[in-house]
Amino acid sequence: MPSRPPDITMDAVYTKPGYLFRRMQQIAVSIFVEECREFDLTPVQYAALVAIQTHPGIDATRLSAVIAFDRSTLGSVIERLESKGHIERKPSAEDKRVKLLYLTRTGGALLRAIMPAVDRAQARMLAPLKAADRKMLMALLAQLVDLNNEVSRVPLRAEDALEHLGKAG
Amino acid sequence: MPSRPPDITMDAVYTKPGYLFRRMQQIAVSIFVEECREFDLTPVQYAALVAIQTHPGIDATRLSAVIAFDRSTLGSVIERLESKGHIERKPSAEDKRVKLLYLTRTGGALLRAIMPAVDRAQARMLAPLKAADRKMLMALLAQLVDLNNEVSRVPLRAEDALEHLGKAG
DNA sequence: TCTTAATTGACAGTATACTGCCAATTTGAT
DNA sequence: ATCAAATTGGCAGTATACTGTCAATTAAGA
Repeated sequence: MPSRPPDITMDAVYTKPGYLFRRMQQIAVSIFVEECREFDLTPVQYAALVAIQTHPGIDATRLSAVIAFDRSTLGSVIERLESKGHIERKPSAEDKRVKLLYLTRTGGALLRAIMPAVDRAQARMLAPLKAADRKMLMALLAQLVDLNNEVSRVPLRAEDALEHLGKAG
Repeated sequence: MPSRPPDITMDAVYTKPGYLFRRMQQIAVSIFVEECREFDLTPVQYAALVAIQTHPGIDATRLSAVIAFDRSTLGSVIERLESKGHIERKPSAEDKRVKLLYLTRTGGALLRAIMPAVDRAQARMLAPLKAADRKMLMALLAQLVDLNNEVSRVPLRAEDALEHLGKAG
């Protein structure tokens, strides 16, 4: 036996879920940015804008729960959205710590305008698959993300996180 | 009609592939880091180490093609792996521009030692699904990533990228 | 050969993500 | 009422990712 094959091959990477998830995320972001180039909005900024429109007057901590972001990361995202004029930060009357987030008129207009591009991007990500496979993949992925929700640093808390806002419940 | 419902709900985010891919990536990295904490190695660093072991003497540009990384990102990854003593960078004799990458003994030992933890992490990511669903999800995802390969900035080039190294072909 | 192309590695700048820390503030327990 | 605990936003530091640029070097063409 002259030549010993390496203990590990690249299949130790390529076929594993971790690698495929990372790769797919790279591709998804790439497609999103490409389709939405004219609006100068990243996927994360888009999600934040939608959440702020859906929950006007939300604060940063609750926003992070609603879109499952890290709070530290969110700070800079909010700052960028504010400096672009898409959102406003107003101090709360009841709690001097919090700053409430609101969409501006231009932010709302941007959100309406960008929708078709976002839809195109989302469609392109799955385009190579057959319709039945697309459906199956999304169903399995939604299930897996939900069942693993508690794992990441910021689990998704969706609407229940908003009951202190006096808007729900 | 007193109260007009918002034009957009959070389903414009939650149910979309882009969001699910990002969320799943977050979760996968979180699990990997948790399982491999004692080895102080990130998913990206792990992939790079495996690729360097599989292709000793590879250069940074080809490495980026083999693991589908951005070359700019890879620079700092390599630097970190080198400063931890896991890899070595040696100047090439033929081409004064390139620096060839080799695993060190401690790098090889680390790779062998970390394997069980990596396997545990990969298993945990899919653990909430039934066996048949795991298989289905991986098959669909592998297919989708492959069919979208050309989209991202650094398409995966796998082994064909190495034919100039005088090792293959 | 000489000029142009392309390649390689490095760097600057921006944008997620995460860990961990901090001060100001609010809440809860006593 | 007061002190401890929790919350909020912010910051420093690290690690991917990407865009774009650059100098050194090599390869290719006229």
